[in-house]
Amino acid sequence: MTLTPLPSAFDLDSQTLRLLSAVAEYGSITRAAGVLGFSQPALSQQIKRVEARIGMPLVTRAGRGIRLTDAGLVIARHAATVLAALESASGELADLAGLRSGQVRLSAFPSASSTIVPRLIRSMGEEHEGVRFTYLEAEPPEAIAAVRDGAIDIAIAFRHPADRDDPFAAGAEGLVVHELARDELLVLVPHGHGALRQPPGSEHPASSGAPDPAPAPAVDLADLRDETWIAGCPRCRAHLLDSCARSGFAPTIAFETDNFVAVMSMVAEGLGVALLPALTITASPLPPGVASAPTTSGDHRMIVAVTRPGADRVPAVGETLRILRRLTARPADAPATSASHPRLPARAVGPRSPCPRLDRSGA
Amino acid sequence: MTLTPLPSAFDLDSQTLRLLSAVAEYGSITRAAGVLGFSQPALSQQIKRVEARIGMPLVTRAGRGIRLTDAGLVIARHAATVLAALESASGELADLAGLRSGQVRLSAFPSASSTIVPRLIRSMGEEHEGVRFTYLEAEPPEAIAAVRDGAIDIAIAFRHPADRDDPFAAGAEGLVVHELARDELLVLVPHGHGALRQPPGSEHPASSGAPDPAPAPAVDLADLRDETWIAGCPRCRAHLLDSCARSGFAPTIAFETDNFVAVMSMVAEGLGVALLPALTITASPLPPGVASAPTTSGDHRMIVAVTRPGADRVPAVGETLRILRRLTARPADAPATSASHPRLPARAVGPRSPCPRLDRSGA
DNA sequence: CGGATGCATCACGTCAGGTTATGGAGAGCA
DNA sequence: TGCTCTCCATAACCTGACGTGATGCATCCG
Repeated sequence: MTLTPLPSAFDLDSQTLRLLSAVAEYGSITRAAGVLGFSQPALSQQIKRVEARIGMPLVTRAGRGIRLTDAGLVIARHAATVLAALESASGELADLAGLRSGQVRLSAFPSASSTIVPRLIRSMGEEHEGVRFTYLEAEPPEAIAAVRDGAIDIAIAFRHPADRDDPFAAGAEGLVVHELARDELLVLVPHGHGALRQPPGSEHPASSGAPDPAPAPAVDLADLRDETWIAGCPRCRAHLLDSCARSGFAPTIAFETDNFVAVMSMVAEGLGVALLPALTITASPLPPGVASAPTTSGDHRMIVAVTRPGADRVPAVGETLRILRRLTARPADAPATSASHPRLPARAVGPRSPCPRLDRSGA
Repeated sequence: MTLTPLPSAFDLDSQTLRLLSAVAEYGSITRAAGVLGFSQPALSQQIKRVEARIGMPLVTRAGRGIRLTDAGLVIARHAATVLAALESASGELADLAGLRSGQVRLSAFPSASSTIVPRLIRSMGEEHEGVRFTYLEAEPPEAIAAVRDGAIDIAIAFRHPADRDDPFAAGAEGLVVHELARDELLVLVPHGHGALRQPPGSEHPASSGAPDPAPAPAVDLADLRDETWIAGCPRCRAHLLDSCARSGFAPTIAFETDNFVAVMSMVAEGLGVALLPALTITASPLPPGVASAPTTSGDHRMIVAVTRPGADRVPAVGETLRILRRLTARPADAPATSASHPRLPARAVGPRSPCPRLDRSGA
């Protein structure tokens, strides 16, 4: 003969434990309510509601005050455990918010691997020791796909603003693109090449956000129309064709490689000329015998960070983006000079063979 | 430069943990919502609310589904601890509700100590092994005071229904009085006393809920007006005076003692006659040479249980009251006989000196 | 290229849970 | 004994948290 209704689930919640614990500690509903920050009736009827739910009294009046029943004591006794665990979780959340922990999954294209990325990670490490990074080198299309499906938090990528139908735009649909810096496209020619001796009146690009280790008078691409060209990876090749087209010619491309060090070497050997982003030259110094110069038409690409919308609300990710912007911003609004940026620590990240992965974007 | 708002308290609650835990486990808001028993939008916006409160995202979209962020993982990870503790508390509450644990603080007057109380505790022990008892022998006024200030859950007491201004009524103000049984007041006289030979037509009290080990023809108190009386404790003495007054005389009281065994011995020694509740005779058998008989006026006291209002909602207390009623009820509506009640186990509880405490109630 | 799946958003209703005001019981004190 | 202070219970009321169903959009799949 079971006379008890035996409610299948005594749905307790942390709030209930908090209340009972306070009542147990302070021995009075009024004082507990005060400590917990609300009025006495609130606590009083809250307790009454819980009693109704679990079907037994939690407190009984004793003289002017109250006493916890067995059930009330059970609840109060477990409160410590539960509240400690919640406190612990809270603490970890505070660590995340305070950048004392957290993780950022980063991806960037090859020439950023040895320039922007190590600087970024070092800066974050100096300011926020607890934040960990994972890094995956990947070409922009893959990196953006990884962001899209949540495998990567921040993709450092680039796009060619002149491109009409930028494959980038389609890939980044629904994602947030943070513009970081211009990266000038520099002509690479053998030292003493005739194109370098331009009339000095030729305009220099007004701004050069990306590292610009070899300031030189700008070169008109059209002067190189008859050269043999060395092209980079498929997307780079497309950009080359585009730039040349806007200068009115179609380049003769004799070599293609996605290894920009190889491109430089080829130029040094006199096999042809090339158009490389300034960042690649920052990443790997020009070999002797090769000179670089911006173009008169200001060819450049934009270096961007791509994230999911709202990703910057993850503290570690938001802070990483902030530092990333700071590192790639030109100081104040001073004109770009070779001193615009601190020297990159040479090869702080072990270099990997550039473009090790398939570029699936149609070129 | 702290850019994070660092909300001082990430007020988590168990519900949040439950939700995130389910989402982590099932990998999908929709499925988690299904398991938790509500709709997908409910869970979706609940998560959103928590995110707003703690200031960082807990989930991010990943393809068609979602992924937990670091913060979300932190919360989900702590869920096990918290939910286990809640489950444990729940289990203990279920034990209390299922009478597998719990405690009843009991108090009763002396002659119940060796009659009702041991039977009660034994019965509870047989049916509900986990329930523990504490027992304090006390006269009704003290016992009721103890109930009032929460030191005792159930006081087994008695009252004299004939009393006009029963001090009991005042003391039990605001408490619940459960009537348990009539306890006949029996006249104690030496064997062969003339009053015992009454005309057989004298009426016998219709009901005799309390133990009645020696059925005998009723005696008219008035026949004992010239006897020397032995009175009990102050309250018992008051009841004696009252009963005699209603029979039209004032008794000559030669001895007073709150020790009912002593009263019996005195009667056996021929020092006088007495009026004792039947229960005292059940508690301690009449010595040889003493006879007992009910009165023609049906003098009795009521044995009652007194609790705080709502105390029966404490499962162990409620069940104790239930068993107490069962033990003291006369079977069905059969007329009272000497076989009405099971024999009491003799002295299952070590006897204590009766009335060891001051009776503070004015008599 | 539909169809199925999963999340987000909207509009809306309900009730849990807060507030203030007030009443009654117990304890301390004159 | 009676006054007063303290503490809890209750009532009336209001707000917002949180549920629902309907709907839209993105993604994955055959």
